[in-house]
Amino acid sequence: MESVDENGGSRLVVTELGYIKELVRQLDVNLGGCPDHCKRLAAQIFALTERSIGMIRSGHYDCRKRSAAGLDSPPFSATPSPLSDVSGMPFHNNKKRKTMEKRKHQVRVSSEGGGAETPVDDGHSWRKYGQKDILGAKHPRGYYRCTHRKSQGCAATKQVQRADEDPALFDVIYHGEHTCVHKTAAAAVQPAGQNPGAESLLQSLSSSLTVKTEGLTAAGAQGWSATTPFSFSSPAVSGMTPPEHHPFSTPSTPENCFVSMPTSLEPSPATSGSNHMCMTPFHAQSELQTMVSALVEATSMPAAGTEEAAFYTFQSDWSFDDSALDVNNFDVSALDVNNFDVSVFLA
DNA sequence: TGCATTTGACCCGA
DNA sequence: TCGGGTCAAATGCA
Repeated sequence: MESVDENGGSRLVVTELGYIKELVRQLDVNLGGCPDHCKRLAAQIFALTERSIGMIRSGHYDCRKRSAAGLDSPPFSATPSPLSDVSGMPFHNNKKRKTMEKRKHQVRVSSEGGGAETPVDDGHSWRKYGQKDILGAKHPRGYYRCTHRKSQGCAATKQVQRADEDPALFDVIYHGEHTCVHKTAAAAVQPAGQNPGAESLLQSLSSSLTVKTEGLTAAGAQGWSATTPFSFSSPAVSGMTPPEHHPFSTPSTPENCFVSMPTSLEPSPATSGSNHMCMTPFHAQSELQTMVSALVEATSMPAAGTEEAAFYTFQSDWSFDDSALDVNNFDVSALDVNNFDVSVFLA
């Protein structure tokens, strides 16, 4: 039985971020090219970002918690990249189980009102194809496959099971990757010229900001959890009115989040300065999503005086140190509107 | 009528 | 042999 510790969880999140990085890189390469391909890449970035957020918010770094929930199976396989198995993964129509060949990805999400029968929408369209009572589990497990399985051959499936200890939570195990065109996410990429807030959002990224943990020793950081506070500091943002989803705005649960925010956010006494706020890893991750959203929106912006879209460029340079996986520093630096770097430093 | 859900049966791996 | 994953017919719904 393989166990996944907190470091393993961090590694998995880092892996997810690496996926996003690769997709962003592909999107960068394809800017100005096929719009449909760009939209598809953007959709995949959305999906992976949402998933990463779910991973962090789910608290599944804690293998003890997972064990208590009866989730002893490893949340992910060691498959290196979803990009490598997005295509060419035949879905076996017979009843022969091929679970070991599929990429597994487990997250914990909450239901929308706490009492819903299904977790909140994850942005994909699913069709239920089975339900089974699981030995030792209070609630049955639902089996879903992508609605576009027939039309587009999408092999993505997921299993949804209500958590025993908290019926408001769902454990969702994803198998495979979506190869379908993601309508919901694609719709989020707004038509050119219809997103006036994107520019100011990008401008907001032109000011550097730093997100890092406080008071966490190397040993202490090993026990970081979903509620471990992050300090958030930034230089003064002058001459700019933050949009609703401005990264520097007061933390709140973004409306576009697909999982609820169980953690209350209160100012840290040590970081109560005007440009400081207490921040959880959830929000650090949320900032990344905000930037990715800005990227997607920017790629749909028309260049001045032309019909061309996507003249903004995005350059990412995420550095990961696999030898030390404690997340002590989470540094995000936005250099300028047209070209900004995102770096994640793992102490 | 088409699509989604339900549910019992089938199949396979451990 | 048992538990879990999938199939497919039956059923429900818009």
